[in-house]
Amino acid sequence: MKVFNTMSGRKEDFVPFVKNRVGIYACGVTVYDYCHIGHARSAIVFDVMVRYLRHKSFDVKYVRNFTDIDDKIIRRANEEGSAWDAVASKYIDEYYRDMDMLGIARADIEPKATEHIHEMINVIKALVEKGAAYAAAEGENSSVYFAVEKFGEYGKLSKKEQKDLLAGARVDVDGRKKNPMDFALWKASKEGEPWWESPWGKGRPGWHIECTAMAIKHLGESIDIHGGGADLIFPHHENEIAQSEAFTGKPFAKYWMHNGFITIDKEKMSKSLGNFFTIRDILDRYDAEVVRLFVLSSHYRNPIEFSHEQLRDAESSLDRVYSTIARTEDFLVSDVSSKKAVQTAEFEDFLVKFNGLFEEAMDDDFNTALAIGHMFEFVREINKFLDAKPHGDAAKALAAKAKEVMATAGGVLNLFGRTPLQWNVDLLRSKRIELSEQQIVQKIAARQDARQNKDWAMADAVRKELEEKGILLEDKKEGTDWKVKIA
RNA sequence: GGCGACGUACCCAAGUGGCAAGGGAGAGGUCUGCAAAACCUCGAUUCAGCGGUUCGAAUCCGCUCGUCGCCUCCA
Repeated sequence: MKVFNTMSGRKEDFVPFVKNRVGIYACGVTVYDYCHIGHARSAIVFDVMVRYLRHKSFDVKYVRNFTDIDDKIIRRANEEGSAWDAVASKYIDEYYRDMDMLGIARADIEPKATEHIHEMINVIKALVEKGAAYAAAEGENSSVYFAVEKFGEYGKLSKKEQKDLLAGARVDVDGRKKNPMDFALWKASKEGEPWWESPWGKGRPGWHIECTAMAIKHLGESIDIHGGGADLIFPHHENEIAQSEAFTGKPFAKYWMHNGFITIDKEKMSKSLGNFFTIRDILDRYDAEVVRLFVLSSHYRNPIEFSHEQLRDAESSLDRVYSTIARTEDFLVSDVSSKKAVQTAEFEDFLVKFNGLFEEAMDDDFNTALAIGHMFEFVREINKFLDAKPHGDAAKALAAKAKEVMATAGGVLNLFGRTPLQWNVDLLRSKRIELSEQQIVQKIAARQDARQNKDWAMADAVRKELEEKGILLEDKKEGTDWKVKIA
């Protein structure tokens, strides 16, 4: 396997510290608001990495944190007139609601910053003792800052020189810092803010220190993969490296992996620009699996331009897959015992080849876009095979095998896992179709009577009526199926 | 200003040295009571532009143009 390492700027062979075991830490979210589609991308991408590593029989321990104490949470609480921890708790619940819908599995450990204050204080204390950090009095309490110039490799992840950072000088001018680049490990508590007791008086942790403390606690001093959105490279991950490596003297992470942004009109989606769509906004109009397919159809490091057109394309693609699964299922329950078998060699060959193609794509830095491309080739091969009207038990066994292979690959991406009927029933909701499954089935039955009497005008009228409401009918030998019209 | 990424068909998107995957949209055909779905066929002599390296380049190097990101909280 190869993975792209932000540290080296290249794809590298993936060799974990301990054979067959992978520790992975992905930075989660600060829980002060609803998540947007960009957060969804990051969560989906790391979810798929973990699923694939497990598929490859790695013993994976996946940690994804919640930042549940921070300036933005406090500000939000003040705006809402609620307690800071109530805000955090509320948005953790909302996070789970969104991510569950998107089919993102829970991490093995989901630590919260506020549950690791003690660990953070220990790291900060050690850093002060080593001279890598210093306390600065702020009223009766003190803040603690990391002294960046004490860490010679500062900037190695983001490829920034300390002098260039200083030249930029967009950093806060803060008299208490010895160097403008220094960052807070511990913040002295201000009036009305939440606080914890510490060797420096009442205060609360800085942002970066939580990941150092929690990653080390749950995954050890050197972790295999550390990831998050590309916007975390600087300063967050750079600061984590400085703290962690100054603390342990060991490399903090072997592979740094960062996902690209979702853009709107080519600009990064962000709260400050106001150009974001929340996950729930999107899920109100599109099936969650459509969003997953949309995200995974591009390589995780590339930017994705968000648009409704793209989501609709993804919806059409997904519908194609479910249509094929439906055909396969029809075939499996049909009576094909008689007649001679058709030529199946070509399809068998593809079936044998497919897993290799899929894994080759995923082994190459989790190339889900290519892997999905192979899955669509697979779909076409299945359709071709079924179009040839195969007969016999061997053909059925092959179709069953195909379904299984497809389901296994789909499981890695957590795609294509529903029944075709469920896909269509769920579309009734996301497309706001004013018909229930039951009503549709009744209409089909009425039309079937008309068809039996060769009353084509009546049959066509029913079909037209349903189509106007967004339902397409497909007449087959065994009966008539319905599906939701995509467009 | 510093650092970095990207520019592939109508849209999206793989491909990083050996005849340009895949999806969506479109055109024609087969099948069908008519449809739908599916399948078949068609669609970039070409990969932003210009030079260079090479037997061979979308792929490597250089320059130009364009777009974006990070340098401040950010997935």
